[in-house]
Amino acid sequence: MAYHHGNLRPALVEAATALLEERGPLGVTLRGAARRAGVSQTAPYRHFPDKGALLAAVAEGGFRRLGASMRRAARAHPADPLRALEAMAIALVRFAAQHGAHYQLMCGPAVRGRDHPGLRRAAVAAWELLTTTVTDCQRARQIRPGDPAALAFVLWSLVHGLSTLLVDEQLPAAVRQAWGPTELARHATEVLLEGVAARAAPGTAPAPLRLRRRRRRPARRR
Amino acid sequence: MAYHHGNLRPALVEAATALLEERGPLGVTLRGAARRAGVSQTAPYRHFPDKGALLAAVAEGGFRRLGASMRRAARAHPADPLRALEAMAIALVRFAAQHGAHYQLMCGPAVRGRDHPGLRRAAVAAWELLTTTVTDCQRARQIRPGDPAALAFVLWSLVHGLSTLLVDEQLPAAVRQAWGPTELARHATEVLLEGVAARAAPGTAPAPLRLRRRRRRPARRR
DNA sequence: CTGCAGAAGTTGACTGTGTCAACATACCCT
DNA sequence: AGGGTATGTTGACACAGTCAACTTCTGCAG
Repeated sequence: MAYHHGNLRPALVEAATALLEERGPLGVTLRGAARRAGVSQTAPYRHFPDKGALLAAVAEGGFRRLGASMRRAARAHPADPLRALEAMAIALVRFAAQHGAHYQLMCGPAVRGRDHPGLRRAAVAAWELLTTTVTDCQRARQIRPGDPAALAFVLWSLVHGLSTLLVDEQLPAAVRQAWGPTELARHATEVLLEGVAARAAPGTAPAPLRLRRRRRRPARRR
Repeated sequence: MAYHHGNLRPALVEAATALLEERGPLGVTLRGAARRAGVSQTAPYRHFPDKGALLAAVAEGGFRRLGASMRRAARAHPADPLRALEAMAIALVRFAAQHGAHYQLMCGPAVRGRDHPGLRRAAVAAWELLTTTVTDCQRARQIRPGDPAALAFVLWSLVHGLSTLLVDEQLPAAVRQAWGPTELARHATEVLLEGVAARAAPGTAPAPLRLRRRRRRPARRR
């Protein structure tokens, strides 16, 4: 073992990420990450000014992975921006459901994005993915005209809210057990698309509001 | 000063709440609350099994206040369930914006509702407020028919997501500075109501998507 | 009125955490 | 070859949550 680790910074981020996934947001500790990287308690301070900076790096990695997921989902529908938008929304909710602790860290109070430009950039990039796709939909006349930011932030709020409710297990048990993240996300975007108001002309009303039951019930993790 | 405080439990909840509002969710500490209540470090253990239980009590108080706000808002529109629903949504977002730290605690990972029946009840009560009002709207033919829970959870996701984005300062600066919580909430519910899809018949399309600028810019708190 | 059992509060200690100051070592460039 | 600097280490401090053992008060049975 060399005195110098040689690659400590990424190793610490990786260790902290592992800790995050194993023990949740409160289980991430500077000393723990250092131990896991086989290095002494204060070694991290050569690479991060404080614990928050390490957490920010972890969160930034999460945003990058999230952005990649969303981009991949959108690429599956190159000719149909609306489908692409839906796919991105679903990808986000699935990401949150799958990496709950990571999502909590990314959005929680532990990291103030303001103080970490890299994190800020990664988060903004994800946001802009949504906004530009909304603009594409407007150009394709699939979404009504208007300030795209004013529309995108509603969609963003919706999927983000759904994600946090899922992660924090705050949805009613009946809802949570009946449908999986994918169904919930698809349903939510469809509702947002068609609106919730009762229509005067019943002929133009959307299909009756109904969710398909999920096929499998995934194991709950502690 | 009596040896016995006489009223410690509520005093501790109050002290922790004050700490929460002054120093944020990470600034709440068992010892700090005890100090503030003029009592020794371990006195809280006579009333709460651990720190989480104290936090849960604080969060429960938050849910109760939130519920009261929403009920008050709804009462202003006894004859119009849809307006009542909108008022409740606005009340929730305003509550979150005004008591950011409290909202974070209520929804964050620090308290697992599962372990605290009282907290669980208070949260469910707020949720049911929304659901029943959705049902009222359906009865009044203001909202399209369908499983009310499947509609309510979308609305819930939307306002909750908007609230957390506001609290965590994750909305784009342009959005955040141009509009206040009330305008954002009103806008979001209107968009959800009318939907986002481009309508085939332009005559029935809703008013052009536009937000009114806010009148005053409230001071930002650290 | 008198005790006394138990509720309510205190002291002291243990472990674990974030962080700092002072010191040690290895790498790199001249 | 040698010094400067980036990188790690040791030791220490304050503060956090929590436990065990002790003290004080309160209410109630006799």
